Amino acid sequence: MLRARTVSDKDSRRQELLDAALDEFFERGFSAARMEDIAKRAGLSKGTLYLYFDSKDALFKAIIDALATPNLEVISAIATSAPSFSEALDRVAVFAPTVIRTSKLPRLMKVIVGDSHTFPEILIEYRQNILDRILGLFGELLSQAKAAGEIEVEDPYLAARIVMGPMLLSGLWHALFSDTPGGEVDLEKLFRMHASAMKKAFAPVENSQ
Amino acid sequence: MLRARTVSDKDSRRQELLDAALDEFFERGFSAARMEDIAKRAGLSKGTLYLYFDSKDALFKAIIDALATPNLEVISAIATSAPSFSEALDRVAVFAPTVIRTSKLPRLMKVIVGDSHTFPEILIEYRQNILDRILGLFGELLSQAKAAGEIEVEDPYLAARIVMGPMLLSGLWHALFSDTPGGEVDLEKLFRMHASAMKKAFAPVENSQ
DNA sequence: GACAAATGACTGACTGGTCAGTTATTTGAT
DNA sequence: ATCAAATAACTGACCAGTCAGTCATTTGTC
Repeated sequence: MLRARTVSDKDSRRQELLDAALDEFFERGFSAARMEDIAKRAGLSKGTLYLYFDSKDALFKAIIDALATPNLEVISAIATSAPSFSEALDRVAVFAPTVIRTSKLPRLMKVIVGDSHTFPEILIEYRQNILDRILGLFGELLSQAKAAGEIEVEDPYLAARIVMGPMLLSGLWHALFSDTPGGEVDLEKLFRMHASAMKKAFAPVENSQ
Repeated sequence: MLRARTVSDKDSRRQELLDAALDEFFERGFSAARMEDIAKRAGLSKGTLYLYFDSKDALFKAIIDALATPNLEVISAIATSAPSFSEALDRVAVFAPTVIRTSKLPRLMKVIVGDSHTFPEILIEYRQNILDRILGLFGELLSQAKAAGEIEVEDPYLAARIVMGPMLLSGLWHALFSDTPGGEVDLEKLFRMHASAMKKAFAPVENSQ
């Protein structure tokens, strides 16, 4: 393999290794994934992999660090920039199918769900820094919409779980089944329906009987 | 260990081993789980475990067989016995928290998501026999409610994913986080909100402008 | 009902293979 | 020529699966 001399050479090599590792962890699980296979997938040898990452554990943690934060930013941007709950749902309907189909997020989700037990501390950290924050974002959105009289909802932060449930289901489903016959889902249609269903679900009652 | 002589002795021993195996697979993942630990957890030795199951693979498959079908029956019974979509949602609100908290289903879900890659054929079978059937059940329910004029929905079988999303999220969340601080969720409240949200989400529009 | 023989449930040391991590050596850019 | 980058052979820990042997329980005989 050609040598990585410059800093940016090394950065991209590191990135290739992270990509290869996510692929292997996704396909075989943390325990069963082999360091040599990860290196091979990136076109390198096992020894070289160890020049970039101290251990299998460190590699796993690096994947999460490299993916979680940037993805959180994107989701956060979509959610917080919307002027209303209704508008936020429309944006989700537009972005969610692409994110689910093209980003690494669904595969990362599967890996974390499946291999979390190996690193309980990562799991807790991940929940607090990523999941709680995303749920909090939507909860906040719902809370503001409630305050503005746009929607009616008992507990906005619990309602966030109702709104996000179908996204998680679709993401995991895609990661697990999208390449098996009968596993395809019309995500565009699903999220269009989702947006309209959620708008109605939390719409204020015009005049109760 | 006391010896299991009668057939029913052996049946319950087999069940103890299945329980122990689910615990270990859940806590450590399929690859990392050790046959000796599974046996120990059931108060037996590794050799005895192999008297009951031919291999680690066979043990994994036996767990799924033993849990998937009975659980499907229960869910099916709840869904099909309800006279209306609205009534079905109320029943879900009553049963879901208990199922999530006390059944093995959430832990089984986590194990299957996490270790499916080891047995791709099991994953496909599980999707077809369990997931597709449950989604189909709810889809059918929505479809009938639509025909009866109880609800308004574009595609009942896609809508089933919107209804089930929060259940899956709650189940997985419970399996992963219920024992960590800040991971508790008020499931009763959540599913009460879920029922009312879903009723409104698919309620027919009285008179459109 | 006592006791020996037969059964089969149970055990744990052992084997063969796998793989994370290390290191001595080679390669190639400057 | 130098030196960092890359390699591949190596080591030691680990574990699925095996099997020779143990011993609790049942069975049959007196």
